[in-house]
Amino acid sequence: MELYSTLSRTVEPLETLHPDRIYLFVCGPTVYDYSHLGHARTYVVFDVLTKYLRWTGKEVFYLQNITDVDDKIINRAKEDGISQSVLARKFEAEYLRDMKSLGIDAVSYYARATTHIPEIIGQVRRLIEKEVAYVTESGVYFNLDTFGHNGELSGQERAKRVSRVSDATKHNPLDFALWKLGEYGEYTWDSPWGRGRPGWHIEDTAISEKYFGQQYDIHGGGLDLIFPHHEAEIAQMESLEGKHPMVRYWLHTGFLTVKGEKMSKSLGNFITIRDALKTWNRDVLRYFILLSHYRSPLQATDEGLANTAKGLDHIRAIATKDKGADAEGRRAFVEAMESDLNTPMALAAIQRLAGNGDLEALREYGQILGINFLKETSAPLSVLHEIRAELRAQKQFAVADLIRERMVAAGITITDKPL
RNA sequence: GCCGGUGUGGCAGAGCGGUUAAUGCCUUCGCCUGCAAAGCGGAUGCGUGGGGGUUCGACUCCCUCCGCCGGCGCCA
Repeated sequence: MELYSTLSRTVEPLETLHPDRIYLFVCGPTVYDYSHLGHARTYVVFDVLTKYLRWTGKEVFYLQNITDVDDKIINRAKEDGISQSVLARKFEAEYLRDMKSLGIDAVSYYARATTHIPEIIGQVRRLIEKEVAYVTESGVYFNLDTFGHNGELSGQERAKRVSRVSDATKHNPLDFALWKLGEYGEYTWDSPWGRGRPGWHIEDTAISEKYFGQQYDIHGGGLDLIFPHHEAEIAQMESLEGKHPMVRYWLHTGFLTVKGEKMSKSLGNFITIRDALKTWNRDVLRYFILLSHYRSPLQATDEGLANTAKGLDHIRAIATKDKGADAEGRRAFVEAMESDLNTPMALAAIQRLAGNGDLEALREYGQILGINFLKETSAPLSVLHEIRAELRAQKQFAVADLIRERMVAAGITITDKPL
């Protein structure tokens, strides 16, 4: 398989550190609110990547962190008048529920920041011992001057950067926090430097080091995490162990856009996953997401989703008779997936497979993509269809058409046979 | 300002240094149908942002300009 890595800005063959075993880390959510379709995109993509790799026989350890200690959580908990842990546990559960409704189930292990405090403190301590971090009265900071590879991932030269986070005690305004001293309520821990809480970036490296070691294969996340978050992770981990690169394949998903703008909490233009699921089912949402390449921006519109739903119906409508294996279609699907997870191309292959009646492939590939391409029938629906058929046979068209009208309005597809 | 990305038909969105530029939706005609829908068959849609360059040949590679989007130290 070939994957595009942000680190090299090129598509490279996937060569893993261990044969047949892949370590994949994806930045998880900060659990202070409901997740939206932009998040859904990223997690669907990595769900599909993992399922595809497993389908090819690889063992994938897919690790995802849950950021449950953070400014946003502290502030939201204060606003809502509840404790940080109650808020975090609630939205962690909501997140997992959303993931489940989207059919995202490839993650091997979810790791909370708050259950890895000893590992985090351990890393901070080691970074201080390595003399790449220093302690001030406000916290512990990473000294970016000590790290030669800085800026490698984002292409940003540090001399040209401007820091927005000001803290007079930092040696350099660009240095970032590893440990923040102070009392932050419930989520405050004792450390060798005093009571406080972790900085943002340190949880990921503490968690990934614990489960994967100092070096691993793939790190994924949204495009917006490249800088500074992923740069900081690299600085922390590589300074600690000297292994370079910490991660060879950095995969970043493009934004879901609304009227050309990034879908985000701050712009208020977001649709939560559960709201979207009120109108569109998970097959449609996944199909919609996979219809574009994961690195391209994707326009979210009602029209687009409606078209997607029709397209999916079309596949189901034509994939009825099993005509055996379509070797060419199967090859096209696999080739597309091998080529930097080109799901739009893979879905074009799915169209062919449906047209050519390779139902087995549709079932198998549908599991990789998490989409059911085959028509489902349920008992209640079959009964209704039977009643309509009988009415039509008796030429009771008025009643038959009324039933049809109502069924279509309810989003149920009906296919009549000639009388 | 700096860095990164992106610009393909009515819409969404792929690909490729060289036959008619995927696929789906949309539009339209026919078949089918009790009528529709679905399906099947056909048709149409001034389409590769502008300008240079490399090349026998560029949508594809290079340069440049323009537009749009994002990041710039706690956004997937």
